[in-house]
Amino acid sequence: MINVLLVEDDIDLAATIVDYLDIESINCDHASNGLMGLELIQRNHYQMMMLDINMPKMDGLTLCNTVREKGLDIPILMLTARDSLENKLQGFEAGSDDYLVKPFAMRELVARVQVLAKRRSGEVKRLVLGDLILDLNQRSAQLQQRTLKLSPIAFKLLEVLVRASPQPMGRQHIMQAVWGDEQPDSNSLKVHIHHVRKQLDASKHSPLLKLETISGIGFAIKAADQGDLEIVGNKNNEN
Amino acid sequence: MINVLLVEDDIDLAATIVDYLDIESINCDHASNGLMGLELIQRNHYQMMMLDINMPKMDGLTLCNTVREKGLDIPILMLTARDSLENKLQGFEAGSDDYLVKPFAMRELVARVQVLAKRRSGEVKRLVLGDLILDLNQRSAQLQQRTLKLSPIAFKLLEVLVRASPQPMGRQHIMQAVWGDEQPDSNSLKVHIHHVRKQLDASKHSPLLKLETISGIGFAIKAADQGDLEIVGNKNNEN
DNA sequence: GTACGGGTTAAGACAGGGTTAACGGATACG
DNA sequence: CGTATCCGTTAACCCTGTCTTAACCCGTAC
Repeated sequence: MINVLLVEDDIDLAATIVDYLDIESINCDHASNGLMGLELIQRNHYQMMMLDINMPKMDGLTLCNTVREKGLDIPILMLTARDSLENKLQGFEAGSDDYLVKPFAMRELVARVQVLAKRRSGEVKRLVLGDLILDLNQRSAQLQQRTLKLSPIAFKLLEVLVRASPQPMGRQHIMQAVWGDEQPDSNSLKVHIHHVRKQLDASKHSPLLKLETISGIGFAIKAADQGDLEIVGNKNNEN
Repeated sequence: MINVLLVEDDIDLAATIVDYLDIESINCDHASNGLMGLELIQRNHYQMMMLDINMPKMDGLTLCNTVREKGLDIPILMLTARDSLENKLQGFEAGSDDYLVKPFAMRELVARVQVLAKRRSGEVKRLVLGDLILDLNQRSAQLQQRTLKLSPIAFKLLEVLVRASPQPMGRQHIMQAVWGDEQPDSNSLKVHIHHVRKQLDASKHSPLLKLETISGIGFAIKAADQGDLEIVGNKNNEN
């Protein structure tokens, strides 16, 4: 189930969008101003978010900037009547991923929402991280030619973490992504993390993959060589 | 350096685009038909690709489909004069990530290219000061390729100081920024400053970074030669 | 000398993560 | 119909990392 957030002060338009997305099996939460949106995005896990620009309390551009400042790189679609080039560039400058001008066709909105949402958590059949291969169709995970033995929840958990890699995910976000709305009220997550770690450590010869704990935040899975690549890239790069 | 591919049969338009991207430090290879594009994409590595739809040999939609079938999930931007809704939906259906209608402003093209290229390649929000890199997304701090071991508070403290650099920050301001309203009533700040200093000094080979004490005022972190804070990230670097 | 600002260090409290085992529900199979 | 197995949740327990606190050090200014 795709889960997205709409931040829009026009209640009628918002209702229309929510309804339309619902038909397409996309669950859409709604906030009517920027502050409320910021609140929701930090508490829940969304695949992407849509932002109106003109809004009371906090406008869309500011919210977009704030979200990026906080280091969240959730895909963002700007949704506004301002169609000048400067406005668009401003939107991209603030860190948005797409820009749709009102009035727009609902079907185009749906298409763009799906694209943005699925890029990170979509229909890609194989996820590769270091020497770990996740085959989503077969629900199989292979680490250095060894097939890991993972329960359904453990597999989902690993999938979620690999998708976010190398970024850490907050506990709440992980819970939401794995269990949805009916979450266990205990330390179940800890146990499953433990199971996943045990499986990853089974092929001990792989210091390549680390499921790290970010204290006070959550967890992150990283391929060891990624960090090095980034630094190397940094030298030649960063124009 | 960003590396992208353009598949377009209109030679003049292609040349214009290549030139324009070059100015923005984006290297752009060019193929004049679908088959050639397929060839190139399989031999080289690109951060994203732009596809014209109307082309001889193999049209853009077919190429897009083919690429997806091969399991390549490189971001694709459709580039075409067909602006009807049906055409757009067809484009998204084929697996593209964005759709830009001709004629378009070059600056908008550049913005969208950068967005598509950077999202995949893990370009994220970073604070850079001298040879220190703070990755807010990963919550990691690297100094000369060594990853610093920082507790949550120590990380926040360092972040606050780096953001203020090279300006000094008063004790009260720091406390407010790190702890908010519930501040410890002891010399806790001193201790955390000490921890941060210890981590910075660990790679002693860096005389580049100094966490200075401004007596009676507070603290300031500075890069030895260049006091300037460089921000790299979602925002397009416009140097 | 002493008062003060800052630096260093260690101890203790505590939260949070890690580990393990047991229970109950579901499913498959005999 | 009963048994075995798997899986997820829960809770109890242990252990590590983190933060605060306080004591002590040093230099300098008065």
